[in-house]
Amino acid sequence: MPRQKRDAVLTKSKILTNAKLLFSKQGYDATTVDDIAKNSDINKALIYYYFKNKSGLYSEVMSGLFEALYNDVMNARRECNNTLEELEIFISSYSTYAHKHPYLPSLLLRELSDSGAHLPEMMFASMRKFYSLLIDILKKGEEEKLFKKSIPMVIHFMIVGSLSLMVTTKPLREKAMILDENIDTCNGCSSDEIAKYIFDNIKKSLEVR
Amino acid sequence: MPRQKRDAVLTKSKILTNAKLLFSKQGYDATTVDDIAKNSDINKALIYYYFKNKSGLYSEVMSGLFEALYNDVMNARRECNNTLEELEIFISSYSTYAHKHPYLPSLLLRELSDSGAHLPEMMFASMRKFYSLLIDILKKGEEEKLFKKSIPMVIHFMIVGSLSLMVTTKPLREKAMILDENIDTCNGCSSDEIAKYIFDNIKKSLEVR
Amino acid sequence: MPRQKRDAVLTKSKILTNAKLLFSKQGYDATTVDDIAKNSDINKALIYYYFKNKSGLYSEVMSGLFEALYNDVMNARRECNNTLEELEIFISSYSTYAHKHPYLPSLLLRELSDSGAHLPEMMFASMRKFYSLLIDILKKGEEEKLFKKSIPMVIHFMIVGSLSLMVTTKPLREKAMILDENIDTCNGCSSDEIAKYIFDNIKKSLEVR
Amino acid sequence: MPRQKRDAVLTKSKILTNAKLLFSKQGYDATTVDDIAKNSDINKALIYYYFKNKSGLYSEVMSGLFEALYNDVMNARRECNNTLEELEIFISSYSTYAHKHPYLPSLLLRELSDSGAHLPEMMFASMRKFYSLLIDILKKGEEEKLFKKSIPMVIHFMIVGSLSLMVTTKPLREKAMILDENIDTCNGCSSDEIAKYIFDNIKKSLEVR
DNA sequence: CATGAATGAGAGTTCATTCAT
DNA sequence: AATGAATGAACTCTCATTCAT
Repeated sequence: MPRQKRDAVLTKSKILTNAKLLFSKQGYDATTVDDIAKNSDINKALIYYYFKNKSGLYSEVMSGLFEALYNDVMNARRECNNTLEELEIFISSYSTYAHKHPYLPSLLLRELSDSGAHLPEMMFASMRKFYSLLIDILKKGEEEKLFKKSIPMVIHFMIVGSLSLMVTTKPLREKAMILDENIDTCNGCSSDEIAKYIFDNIKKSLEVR
Repeated sequence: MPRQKRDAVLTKSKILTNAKLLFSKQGYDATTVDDIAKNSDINKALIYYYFKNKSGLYSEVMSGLFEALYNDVMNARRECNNTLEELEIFISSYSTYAHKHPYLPSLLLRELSDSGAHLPEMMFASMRKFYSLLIDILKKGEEEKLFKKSIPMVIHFMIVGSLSLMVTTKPLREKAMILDENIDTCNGCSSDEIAKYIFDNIKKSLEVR
Repeated sequence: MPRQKRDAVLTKSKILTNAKLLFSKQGYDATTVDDIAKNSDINKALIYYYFKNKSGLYSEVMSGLFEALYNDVMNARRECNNTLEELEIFISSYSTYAHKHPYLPSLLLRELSDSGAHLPEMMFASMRKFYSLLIDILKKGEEEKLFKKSIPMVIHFMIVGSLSLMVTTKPLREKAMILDENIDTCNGCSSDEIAKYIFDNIKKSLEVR
Repeated sequence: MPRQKRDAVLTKSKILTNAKLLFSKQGYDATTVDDIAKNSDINKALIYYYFKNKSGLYSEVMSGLFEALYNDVMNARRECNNTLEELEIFISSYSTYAHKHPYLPSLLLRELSDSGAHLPEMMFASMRKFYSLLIDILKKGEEEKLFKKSIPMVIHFMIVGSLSLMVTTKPLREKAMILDENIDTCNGCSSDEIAKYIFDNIKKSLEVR
């Protein structure tokens, strides 16, 4: 497998990787196409050769992330025996994914915080698809008299919001703790702990007692 | 002489008001100093006369927002009779404030999504102060054997995250509903309903049964 | 009259002058905003401060030229005693103007040769206004049984086309003569001669004999 | 082997055809090499394989056009019985050619409007050759006491200018008519009508009465 | 206190052209 | 003969910021 000088696949993935990194670190506007090109060690025009434009590149980055997340959740779900477990898996898969690819929560929060200003249709669809998963689980639980009637959108945001914030604020929370020892920012918490704790809370909220 | 002074105050506040509005509606990057000047009906250079620069103006806007929020919560808290009520008030005050000033949640999520890269110290302090309020309530509840031991940071993000997302995603949720009727995005929910629902959920999570 | 450093009127006219020059010499596309800025000895951004954009600048340049031409013709026309004279004046005014401001014929031909691709509405109106003048003259001549029925558009192009081409091709015609002495390119013809000759020809075409 | 050769010829002509089309429709600057490649259904680099560069391609296109025009006129001329007819044929051939290949007048005016800045020698020669035809006719007519002494260059431009402008401004004239019904732009005139009318006018200008 | 004029740096994008295969 | 990948230079336009009055 001779790694050629001109390897389209490699080049394109280099661009995507660096774009993902920079977009999530600095946001859409603050990231320049020049930045991405320089980091990828390629000519700027190549980006326009492979992608329609900056927003097209962004779109592909985001869709890629959501697609992978969706697949992760779906795969994990296959091994579930009951609805409660499905809920747990939903939460823990997102947590695992978000910790492994911290770009996602960052980009997600950013995008949601300005009402999807840069949100291309494709990505919008991915997000809806992911949310549908939770709706399914909640509905199933209701039908099984396991969960009481809930507001899925809020549940979704309680889960995704808290997990995402825990990931993106990690450095900030460390800093806060240094400044004031009395403030507990759950600094040492592991991703599993957090996911478990959130699941427990959500379970209590939903359970028919 | 006193006239000029009064004008100055007025001008400065006009700038701050419009900056707040535009920053929240469009985000930091997408808002230009020209925009703010035009909306404030003043000359662009004046902004540099009153504020160090764009990011200085942004800081002042943010600090003002957090200060007001903090005051709102503190005022409401005074009329509480017990800890549970305090928790309810904490949640509902934030909700009310966030719905009334939708810039705050938007700015908050944005800042938190990149670990507060642009977060000025002043603002950082305001946020910590606000979080301390919740820590107090939770601790008090624990001591009263009302609440079980919790992870305050996560509780905080479950509350603030979900409320903030509900506010910032409003247009997005409407759009999603139009595209796919089967997806319930809690489109018609009132701010009070949402706050109440979140409080109920958090209560169930914390309660010692 | 102290010539100030920051004289808006002067700056704007400097820009317009240089734009006129460059647009006519190189055409719209080949002329860069940088060129104009450099030639005008000002910062590029100033052009966008005074004009909406490149095409807006172009528009103002063209309108200015046509407006001046129109005024010239109208003024000269006032001293006419009869329709034939009016026709003569129409031709000679255009000739004079075109020789004095060689940008006009050049820009005109260029614009007409690509069906007004860059032709903004305003300029389009100016051209129509100018053409209306000829229509008037021809109609009047017809009513006076002086001219026979004609096709004004063609007459217009015979006049304006030939005059414009004589102006814009001057260097080319010189070159052609040097290369081949046997080819007469009317090299030494004065602008008055040319105008007179064209008038004579058109007159013969129109006259009722 | 012969197959390849045939392909090469075909490919080259495909490029030339599409280049001609696009250059005339959009002008030199607005036409990209990419455009030409895409329309010709070949790889962009091939254009550089067959032609020196964009401007070289342009030259070849132009020369081809003039050569064909020249041949058309020469062929038509063969069937003429007298000088007046020759003049008529000169005009009508150009008209026919220009209407059939509307790129020619467009390119011609463009080139002449900036004194042939990009005009390659080859094309320059073609133009001179074409003009020589008219000179011949006029001289012959003079010798036959049919025409009076004229200024051939101006006659040439009256003919070629008006015809070319009638062709290139067709869309523009339609638009003008829609905007203002009172302005007659000879919208419905056929190419033959126009040629005939111009011939009549020129005849009157030249005739010895 | 307030303004219009001016600037420099840089952003996104396009395009003619060349390289490697 | 033909192609996809790659490049560099340039172009239009924007914007935070400062100057002169």
